[in-house]
Amino acid sequence: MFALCDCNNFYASAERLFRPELQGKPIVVLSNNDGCVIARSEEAKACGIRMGDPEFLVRDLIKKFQINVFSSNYVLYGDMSERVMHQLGRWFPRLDVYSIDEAFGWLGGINNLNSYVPKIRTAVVQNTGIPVSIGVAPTKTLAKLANKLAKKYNGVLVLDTDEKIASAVKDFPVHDLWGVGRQYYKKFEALKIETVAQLREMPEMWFKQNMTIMGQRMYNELWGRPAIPLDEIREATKGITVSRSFRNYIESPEILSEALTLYASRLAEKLRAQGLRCMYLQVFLYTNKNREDHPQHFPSHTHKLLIASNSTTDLVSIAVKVAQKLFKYGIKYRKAGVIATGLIPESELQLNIFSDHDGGKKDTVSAVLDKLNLAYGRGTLRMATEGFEKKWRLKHEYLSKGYTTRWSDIIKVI
DNA sequence: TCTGGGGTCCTAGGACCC
DNA sequence: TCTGGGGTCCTAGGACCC
Repeated sequence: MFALCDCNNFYASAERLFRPELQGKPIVVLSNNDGCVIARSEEAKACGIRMGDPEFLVRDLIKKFQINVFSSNYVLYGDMSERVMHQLGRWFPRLDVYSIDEAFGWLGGINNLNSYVPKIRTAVVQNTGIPVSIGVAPTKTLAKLANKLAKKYNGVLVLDTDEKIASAVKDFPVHDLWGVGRQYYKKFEALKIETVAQLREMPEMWFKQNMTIMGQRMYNELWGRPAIPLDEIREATKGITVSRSFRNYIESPEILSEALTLYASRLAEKLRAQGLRCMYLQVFLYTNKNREDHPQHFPSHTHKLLIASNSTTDLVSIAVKVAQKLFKYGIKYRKAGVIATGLIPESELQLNIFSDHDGGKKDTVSAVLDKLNLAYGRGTLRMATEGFEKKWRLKHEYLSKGYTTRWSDIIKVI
C-alpha cells in the first residue's frame, strides 16, 4: 500500500506558524514578483480567492476581507519541508519525497493501517506545527485521490478494499485526478466522462490511443495495479533552470545582459552546490503572452560547451553572448532564463584536446567566490556586468523573515 | 500598469553514423 | 520501377506535476 502525505495549504501554513496571531485569519502567499496567488489558507479560499489569481485582480477582495498577504519565502518553506519529511521518514520504511510539500510512503508489512496512519498525522502536526493529510491506497494514483478526499474528512483516508475504492471514485471529478490536465479533460468532456468511475470503465486501448503510454499506466493504477513505482532515490536531475520575470519590461541589450549575468551566476552556484558541471547551456527569452497587442518573441538557443563547466565566468560569458544574439530591438521582454543540461559529476571531467583547459584556475576562482559569498552573504562578490541599479529585479514587498534560517530573525520569547 | 518558477516524461523528426 | 537497417544525438513541442 502507498500513502500520500501532503501538507495542507503548505506555504500559508508555514507563514502562519510564525505569526500565531493570524490563526483563523485569511492568508495568501504570492508567487515571485508578487504576481499571482499560489497558496491560500482555508479562510482565504472562503473569501473567494482562487489558485493562480493575479494579485492585481483580487486586490479589492484582499482589502475587503483584510487578507494577510505574503511574498513567497522559499528559504522558510524549504526548511519547514525538511522538518516534515524528516518526521515522515520515521514512520515509513521507504519514503519518496515528491515535492516540497508531498511525499509517498511505502506501507508494506504494516498491519492495522486504520490505527497506524492517524498516528502519523498526529505526530507530524505535533512535531512540526504543519498540518498534513494522508491518503492510503494500493497505487500512487489512488493514494493521491484518497488524499484529496481525506482533506474533506479528518485528514486520513485508507482505501484498503475494492468496495472502498469503488465508492471513492464514484463521484470523484476527473479533472481532479492526478495526471489529468486541461487537454485531457477536454477529451473526457467531449465523451461526457465526468467521474473517475466512468473513466476507468473505458477500454484499456482507449487510454493508450488517446493518452499515450501515460494513459495506459493511469488505467492500471485506477484498477489497483501499481504502474508507477516508488522513486526513493531520485535519479540525478536532467537539467537545472534559473529563470525569472522582470519587474519591468526589458527593451535594451545592456539591461538584458545584467539579468542574464545574475541568472547564469546563480546557475553556476547551483551546479557547484550539487557537484555538477554542464555540457549544454540553453538561453531563452519570453515576451508577455497575456498581451495580445505586443509583438511576441520566444527565442531560445542551446550552446554546446567544449569542456563541461560550472564556472561563473564561463557560464556568464556564454549566456550574455547568446542572449545578445537572440535579442531584437522593439520587443518588450518580460522573462529570461538559463538551463544547464548534459550534467556530469564534477569528478568526471573529460578534457578536449582542442580546447585550452586552464588547469583548474577557474575552479579556484569559483571556490573563492563561493567562500566569500557564503561568509558575507550572497552577491558580496559578483560579476560587474550584473550592474548596480537592477531595476529589473523581482518585486517582493511582503516578504516574511527567515525565522528558522537567520540568527537575527529568530523569534524571541519575552 | 500589474499574470511564477522549476521540474518530469513522451513523441516525432532531422542529422548523422556505421 | 525498384535504393537497408539500426543506432545516437539533438531539437522542439506537448502534456503533465507541484
